[in-house]
Amino acid sequence: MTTTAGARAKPPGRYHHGSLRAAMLDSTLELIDEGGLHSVSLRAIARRLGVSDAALYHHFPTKEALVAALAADAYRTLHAVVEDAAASAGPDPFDRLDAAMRAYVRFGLGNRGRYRVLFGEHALALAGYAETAAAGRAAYTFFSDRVAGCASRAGRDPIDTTRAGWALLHGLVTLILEREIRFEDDRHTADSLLDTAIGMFVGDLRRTDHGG
Amino acid sequence: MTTTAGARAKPPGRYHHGSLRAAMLDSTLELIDEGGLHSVSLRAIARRLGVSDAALYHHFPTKEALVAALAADAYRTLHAVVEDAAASAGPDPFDRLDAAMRAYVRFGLGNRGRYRVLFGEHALALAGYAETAAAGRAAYTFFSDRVAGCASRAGRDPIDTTRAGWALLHGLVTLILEREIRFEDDRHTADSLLDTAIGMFVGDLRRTDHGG
DNA sequence: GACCAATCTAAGCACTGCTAGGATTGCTGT
DNA sequence: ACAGCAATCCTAGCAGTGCTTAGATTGGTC
Repeated sequence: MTTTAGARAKPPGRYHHGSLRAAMLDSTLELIDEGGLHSVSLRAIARRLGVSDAALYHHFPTKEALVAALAADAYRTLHAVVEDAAASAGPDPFDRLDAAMRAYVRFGLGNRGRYRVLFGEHALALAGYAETAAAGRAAYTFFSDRVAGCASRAGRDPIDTTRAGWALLHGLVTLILEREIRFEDDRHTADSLLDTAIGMFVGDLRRTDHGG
Repeated sequence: MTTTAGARAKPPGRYHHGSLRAAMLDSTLELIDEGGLHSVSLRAIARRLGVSDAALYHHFPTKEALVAALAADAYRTLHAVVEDAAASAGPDPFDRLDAAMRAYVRFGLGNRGRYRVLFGEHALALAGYAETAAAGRAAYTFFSDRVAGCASRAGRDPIDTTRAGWALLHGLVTLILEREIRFEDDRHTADSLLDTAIGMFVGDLRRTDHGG
């Protein structure tokens, strides 16, 4: 949460905005939350902040760079959230994996804009930004280690198992966020779906646990 | 595959293109294959086809409508592909589900543009097009029935199990297509990943099969 | 208090989706 | 054969976009 709080329109008298950079990040996130990344325009951000659009280019050289900065921040938050969940889940590695996976999905569902930034169509382009890529690798490595610990004890290939688990989580988040999966009756909720999906995955690993 | 084959630039002498509608669909797909949907511009399509951009609007009222038509086609192809795979997998419902799931992923990996159209950021907007929505529902219903048959025999909730299975497949396809998952050594390939991921899912259902 | 770098603005380029209004063409009925 | 008409296409133009250039304003530093 690098940004300062709040709304950030420049007072009419002032020439300098004061915290344009932070305000840009805030506004971008709000616009992505609402209509996806293609509904973010730098000019719209400039209008909302009471600033000329050229001013924005003194803080980010390009729209892509703006998004990349947002993504680095989002990766760090995701990483922290998942790490905390795993840490407070007790010593059993399967319990920790279960908690980490649920935290991942919870982060995605509660941070639509951030998740879209991380894994939308342009994510490939963001790989070119060193800071963003490093934050992404760190988060992935943490998750990968959680899975690999369980996979090895279950006699499974750690890489493919990690990828399968990630795919499951990513599919859940994106399908729910983009309303491909809608929860319309109270017998089938996000929680019941997570119980089923993550339960199958972790349960399968736990069941074949050889202890080593 | 509604479109006629091939390249479709209008001969310089002619006033009428002849099959502009089909050529538009072809070109759109190619452009999405390369750079995602945001790199598709009607004007670029018009230039490539040797036609004024206004001509395009006599065939599709809007860029979104173009994409929706493409999506309806893609849904039908996906449905057919999955149905064929299930049908030729023998009588066992678990085998049929396994084959259907693999066919789904294979379709996605082999049809990057089509898959992006179906499940990209704008997919929500496509729900407003009756033909597209109907084709999508039909495909989902087929898959859902395949899963539900296995889930009920395994004593699992069919809706949540279907959703979990779909999420797994969708996650696999999108992460691979967008290069979040890259295959760099020959011990870990798309096939080995599918064996692990789909094997866990179907295997878990099969293992708890109560026969009813 | 002078200077300098950071910050902001105004004007403009090339691009986009989309809309009018008018031109060209090929199919239809007589 | 040919007139008429609907389908198809084009030119011109609107408002919006990302981004650049050149110049104005300001706050911090010596």
